[in-house]
Amino acid sequence: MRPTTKDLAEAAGVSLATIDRVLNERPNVSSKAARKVAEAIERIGFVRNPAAVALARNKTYRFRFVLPTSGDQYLAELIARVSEAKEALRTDSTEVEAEQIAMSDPHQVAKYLTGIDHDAVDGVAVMAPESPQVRDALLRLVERGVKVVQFLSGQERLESADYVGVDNFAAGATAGKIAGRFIGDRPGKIMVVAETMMALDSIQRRLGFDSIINAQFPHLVSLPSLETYADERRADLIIRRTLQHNPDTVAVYVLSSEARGPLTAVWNTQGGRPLTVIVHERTPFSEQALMDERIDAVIAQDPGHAVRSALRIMRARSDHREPLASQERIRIEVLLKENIQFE
Amino acid sequence: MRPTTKDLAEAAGVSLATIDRVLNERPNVSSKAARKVAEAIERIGFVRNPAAVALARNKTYRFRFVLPTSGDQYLAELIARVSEAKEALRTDSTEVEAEQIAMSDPHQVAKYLTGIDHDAVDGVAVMAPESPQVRDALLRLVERGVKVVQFLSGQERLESADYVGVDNFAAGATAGKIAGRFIGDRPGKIMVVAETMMALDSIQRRLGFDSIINAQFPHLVSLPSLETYADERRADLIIRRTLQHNPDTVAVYVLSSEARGPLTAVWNTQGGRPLTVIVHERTPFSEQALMDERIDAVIAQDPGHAVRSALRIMRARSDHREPLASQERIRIEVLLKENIQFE
DNA sequence: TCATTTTTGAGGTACGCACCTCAATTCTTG
DNA sequence: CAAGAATTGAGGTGCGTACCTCAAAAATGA
Repeated sequence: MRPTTKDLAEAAGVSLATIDRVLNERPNVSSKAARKVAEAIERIGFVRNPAAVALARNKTYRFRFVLPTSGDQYLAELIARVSEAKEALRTDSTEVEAEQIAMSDPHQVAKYLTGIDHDAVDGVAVMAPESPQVRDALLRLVERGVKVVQFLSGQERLESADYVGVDNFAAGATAGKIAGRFIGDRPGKIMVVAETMMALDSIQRRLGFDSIINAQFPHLVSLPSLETYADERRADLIIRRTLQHNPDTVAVYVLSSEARGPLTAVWNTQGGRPLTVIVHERTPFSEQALMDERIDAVIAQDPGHAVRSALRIMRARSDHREPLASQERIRIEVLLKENIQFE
Repeated sequence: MRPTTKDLAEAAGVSLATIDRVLNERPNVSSKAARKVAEAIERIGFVRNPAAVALARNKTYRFRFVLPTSGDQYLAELIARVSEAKEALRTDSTEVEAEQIAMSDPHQVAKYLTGIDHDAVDGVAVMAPESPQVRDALLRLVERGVKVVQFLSGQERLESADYVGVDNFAAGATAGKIAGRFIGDRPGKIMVVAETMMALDSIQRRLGFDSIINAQFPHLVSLPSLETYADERRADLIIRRTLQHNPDTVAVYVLSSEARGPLTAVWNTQGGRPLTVIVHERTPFSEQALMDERIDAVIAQDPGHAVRSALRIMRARSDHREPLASQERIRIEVLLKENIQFE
């Protein structure tokens, strides 16, 4: 039979009260007693029964996702996954909510984050563009005991918070490798399109992409990043112009998670000329285009996995446990028509 | 506050005893009472507290992985992952064990499986080559109430069991697409190597691979499968001969999870001639070769994910719950030097 | 209608731990 | 050595559910 606290008390030669004090880090425990207990735990292999703990504590965990208001498809997918998790976790006394806030003004974001208080929320997963204000606000959150996860976002890594998401340099490099190898020996130019190059994510992907193209595919030239600023008209204009100025364009790489606008512009301009197309993130649009063979590959990070991972991490941190690293690493997926799986 | 069984009893206008009978499917409940309870559950949104259930039942789950004795690296990795999960689940009153048995004789395997009894084990994840005997034994296990998972294995799908693993036809197709696009326009032959083509997995991968090569890359020809029978000498011989007879070989595709033998033979024979190499499964060997750029791509299924998924499924089935499908789908991963991640 | 069967309710115990109180004991420190 | 502080132990309650027993009530059948 699995040892209980009672067995542990006996083994350590102390009372249940002392066991309780040690296990729950309450004050007034002599180092001698602490040592005896620690030793006994090792010796008899005591492990707390999490079900009993959960029941006795009768605590409900409260986690919040803070996401941009932007309406792109990837975000919609993300929100759907949060809802899914919310349902699945109702069972486990865990409340999950997603809050969408405008990310344009860092001060506003920081203010929102600062307004979150320790006993309203146990953990927060934040997806917000890099800014010193937000960074500070996150640090203050951590100090107040809220478990913070930097979620698929462009902050520089905080020491005191966990990160969930891929290495964007590697993701860009992967895109570069796929692009280079798919294009083959034909020399030419690669058009690179982003919503904005202000975002850290975009910069890192671009750097990763270029590092591979330059080193391994010298016959290819990647053009300067085109920034659409999420403006359809602007996107259409600059893309059209770029394609006309560069008739030897052989590939398009869309850095941002929203590829629909840029690619529509490309396809409108570009007649039947074959073009290798690489985008980021699986969305209904990129899925469809992959199936139609208008996109050659999608570099993706699974949003469902990301959401669950963030939740597991916040949960583990709340319980003062270490998350299982190997499970929480988000993979850089390469999706082709052949390995994309539905349902 | 979250409603308890007591609240539920009140809401349904019945006693706790009746609630207990309904929730735990005990006999002697009138359909009227059952309806009242079901309605009340809906109305007040009652959800059983799993922690309390676990505590009261005080049940320990016992799951077993049945794996081949074969010593290839992928299997070793798999076993390491099982051990990891075993440790992680000790906490949750869940015992996990891995048993390795010889798979050469289907009768022996079937006998072993038949010997497993319902109250020694709650669930079994079986990785065994296709055979009618094994199939029957699995069916009988299911009938006896053991939750069975077909694990990364070549059985035809059983209706009454879950499957964890990738669609091998799609995996082969993915390999085909990567091979075709990586090779480029250069015409030539593709050498296909397998341990044995008796295994269903291999057959399906081969079919998937050929379907893509034939349809999309008509300038490429995939040669008949070479079977090594896990014999180094034999592998060396047939591979050497094939390469000599086909100097226009441009790529090698290794179907099996053990690529070391075949590729060593290839590299010994093949001087500096550039060859596109695609293999299955991430192992220390394929990892290293990918980093050294001697392998171009690895088509993989994450063993850690597979193990955890099998465990979650067995757990869910034991609790009469439906597993969360989106979480349990094993992805066909495409690993390149750029997106392989360590640690 | 009466005997039998089925259904229901009341109440208790157990699961392993958290958290609380109060008194007893041991350690400090001057 | 005394007074105060720190540490320890004993004991109890509650978390929400499972599982058990026994008696009472209701439904069923002849």
